[in-house]
Amino acid sequence: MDDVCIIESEKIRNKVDGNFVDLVLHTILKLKKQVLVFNNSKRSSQTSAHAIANAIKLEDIENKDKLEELSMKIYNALPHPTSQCRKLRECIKKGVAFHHSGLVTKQRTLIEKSFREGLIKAISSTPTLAAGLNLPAYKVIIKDYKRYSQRGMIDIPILEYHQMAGRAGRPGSEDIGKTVLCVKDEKNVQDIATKYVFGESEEIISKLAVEPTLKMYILSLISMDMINTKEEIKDFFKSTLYAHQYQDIESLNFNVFRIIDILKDYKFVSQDDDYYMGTELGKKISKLYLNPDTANYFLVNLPKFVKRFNNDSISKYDVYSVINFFCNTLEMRPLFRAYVNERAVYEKTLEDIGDDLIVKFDPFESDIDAFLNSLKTSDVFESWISEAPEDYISDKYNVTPGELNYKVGVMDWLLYCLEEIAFLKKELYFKNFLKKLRVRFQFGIKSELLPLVALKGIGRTRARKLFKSGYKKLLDIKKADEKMLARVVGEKIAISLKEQMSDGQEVVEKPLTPKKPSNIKAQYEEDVSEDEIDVLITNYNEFEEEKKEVNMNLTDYF
DNA sequence: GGACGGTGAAACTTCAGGTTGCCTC
DNA sequence: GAAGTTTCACCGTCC
Repeated sequence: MDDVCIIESEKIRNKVDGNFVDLVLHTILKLKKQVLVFNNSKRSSQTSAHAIANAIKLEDIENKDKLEELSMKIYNALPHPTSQCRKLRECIKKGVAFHHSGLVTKQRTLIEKSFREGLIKAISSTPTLAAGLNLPAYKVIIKDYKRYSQRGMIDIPILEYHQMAGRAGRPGSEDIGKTVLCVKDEKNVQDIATKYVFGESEEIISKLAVEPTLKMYILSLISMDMINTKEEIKDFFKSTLYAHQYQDIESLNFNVFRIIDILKDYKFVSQDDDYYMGTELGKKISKLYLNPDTANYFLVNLPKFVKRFNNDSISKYDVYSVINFFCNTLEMRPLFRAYVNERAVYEKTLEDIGDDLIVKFDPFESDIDAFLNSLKTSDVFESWISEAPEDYISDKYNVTPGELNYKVGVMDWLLYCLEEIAFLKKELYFKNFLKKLRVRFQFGIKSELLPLVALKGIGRTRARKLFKSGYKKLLDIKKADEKMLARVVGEKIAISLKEQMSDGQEVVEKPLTPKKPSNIKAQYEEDVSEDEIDVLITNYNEFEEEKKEVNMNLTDYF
């Protein structure tokens, strides 16, 4: 069987002279089939795509017009296209794409759809495409079987090879699929073939061995009353994959009860003789799917926030310190990396405002690299909510729009979690602050645009345009002349804005915008007293003046 | 002789991804 | 470990 592999490799070598680009060209131009190329980094996935695109002659391109149209759609997926968008556009024109986490969802979806339709002939990607996504191709080329890790370069797991190789062949439409695994050193060919092509996959390892995961599951199982007594707990873990794999039930039990003790310290679990149960707080944390350590970190630091935020003068540094606070959670990892040439900047930041941060740098305890990364990540976030365009963030920080979007999503979730915890702890003023900050993250805007983004069809770009033209509040829009508005946002949007502002017209709540007080009341009726709800609504009403002014049933945008 | 530009070797830097919370007619 | 980027020494040319 081993010979098959070698023979195949000989054939390929003769045909394509050992160059993967020739192999791709042969497949898409001669065989008229599609190819997926897997790389081990974002950069090399782009480089490979370029190499393929450059090798394709103009006269060989099919559906030029459609590709041109697609390339512009992909390029304009962002209001401020980045250099990455430009590079992608050039590849797409030749029917080639690169695909990795740096692209925004819209771009990825367009590429995947066009590949399925046969418009795009080759995709060069990181392992993103191997997991989950159903995107088969006639040929799969695995360019790298090694990947960088903190322990140096390591061979990818066999399981992952199978994931990638499994994309070859289109069930239902083609009889065969081919996978080519590139091995640079001739003398390794046999070993690599034996390992990956003919070898057995690794065993699936239980994730319960990872403490944060175990903590989350224990809290959730106890909170949901699935296991409550010592016996039930022991029985449950005895039957897990973890126990099956490690056999050492005693040490497993020891770990489980040690973690339960921590959860008791956190006051997420309470104990009555032999019976364990989730506290209100514990149930909430579990429902939020928040790591108990992070939840505790939130709770421990809550008084610091309250001291700082229960007054009207919130400075830029206060907002920065909150952002940095979130950047020091487990959930936010991996952080954006402070590169060697950026370190001095963040060391200076640390020196200048280190004392103002909620989480202080401890030279004996903290890891300086991680701390500098947290400062860089905070900087990126701060730029985002100061309306820095994606191309600026990409150039300045080397953070791509896709990575930014993903991290903003994590931030949104964490803000929501702390908001809920603040509510439980009756810190309503602080909760309001978080709510407002969340909307700023969702849209990437400064506070002054908050009223405007409550309108349908208005995001960060249009809101800023409106603001610059003097339409700063909803009342300004209500009073505005439609034609004048159209000059700023175009005719269609202007009509929509006027419609939204007409009397009796309810403004439709955008997804993810905070809830109205009536909803909050409904949601928490069981959890809090009438008085507490009254306080919340009073707080809310402070922000309602403008709403009364325009006599509308607006959403709560604060 | 000094400024400038081109060249190539050496040194340095970087390196995948994407779970989970709410809502809504 | 490999690929891309930056730095630096060296050399030739021109004014």
